[in-house]
Amino acid sequence: MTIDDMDRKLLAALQEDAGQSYAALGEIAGLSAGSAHERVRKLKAAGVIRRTTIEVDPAALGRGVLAYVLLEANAWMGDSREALLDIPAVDEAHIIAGPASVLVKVRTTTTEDLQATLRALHAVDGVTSTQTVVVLESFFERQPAVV
Amino acid sequence: MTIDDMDRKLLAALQEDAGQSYAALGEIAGLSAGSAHERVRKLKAAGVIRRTTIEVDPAALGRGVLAYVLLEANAWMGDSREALLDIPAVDEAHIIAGPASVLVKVRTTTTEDLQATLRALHAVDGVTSTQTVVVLESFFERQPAVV
DNA sequence: GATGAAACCTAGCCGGT
DNA sequence: ACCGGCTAGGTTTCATC
Repeated sequence: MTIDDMDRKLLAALQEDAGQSYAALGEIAGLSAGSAHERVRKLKAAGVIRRTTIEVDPAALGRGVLAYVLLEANAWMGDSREALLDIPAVDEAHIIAGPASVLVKVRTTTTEDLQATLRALHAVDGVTSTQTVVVLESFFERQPAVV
Repeated sequence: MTIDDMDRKLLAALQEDAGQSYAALGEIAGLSAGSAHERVRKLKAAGVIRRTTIEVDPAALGRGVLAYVLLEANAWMGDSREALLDIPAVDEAHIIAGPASVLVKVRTTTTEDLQATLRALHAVDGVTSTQTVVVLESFFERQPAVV
């Protein structure tokens, strides 16, 4: 799909507030409400917009401890996707180039919970060791910029 | 704020689809539409719900290269927040305990752009060295689970 | 704090340009 | 591909319990 400047304006506006009316969106992009509606529909159909969702404060849910864990594995971890999905504390999992095999982002309530999560990660098939980086303070976490 | 089980159901439903009606939300949580509306309003006012937004496919925006960068610094980087915010490729920045000082999440169009971003990170005040971990494949990226 | 109804507003579809 | 009007449905408010 070709994304032009109007689409980018619409995407940026929706990232800030997905609840605003198509009339307001049209004004931002220099379009009528109907046209804005049509473009957003196409962006959704093309998969550029995956879904509309809410941004929740993790600390309010009791998920104030953030850590990244490097998993070293002795086998290809391609089949470990589901095992990692089943650990609720794991928000992200990536196969990486470099010293370890998989990088995992973890949020827990307490450091004790973090310990329990590390045990769960150790139990995943193929994992031989973990290296944990605890976040002391987050400067910011934002969505991919619509350049 | 006290978050009970109904609130959690509402939050989980809104994470999946923030566009659904309050009537549907009420049905999920076992509430009337008006009550569902009232609870969501309070969750927003309390900051549990930060905002409603869209989830955009990074690759569709030409941000298909994902990497994590560890920044070693020779000084306290507390004042570097704005400098990192100004680099559009940087999606997250965290002060960490461990080998380096700051962990940064970066999305770029190409590996050449990644190089340019690394140069920009080197130029940030206090940064003495960088260590880059390139993501080969993302298993998943999801939002903090509402447990 | 929850409910149900009533007024207002918006989304979503239409044909026309 | 954009625009304007129409209609059903949803949001939002209010009185009530």
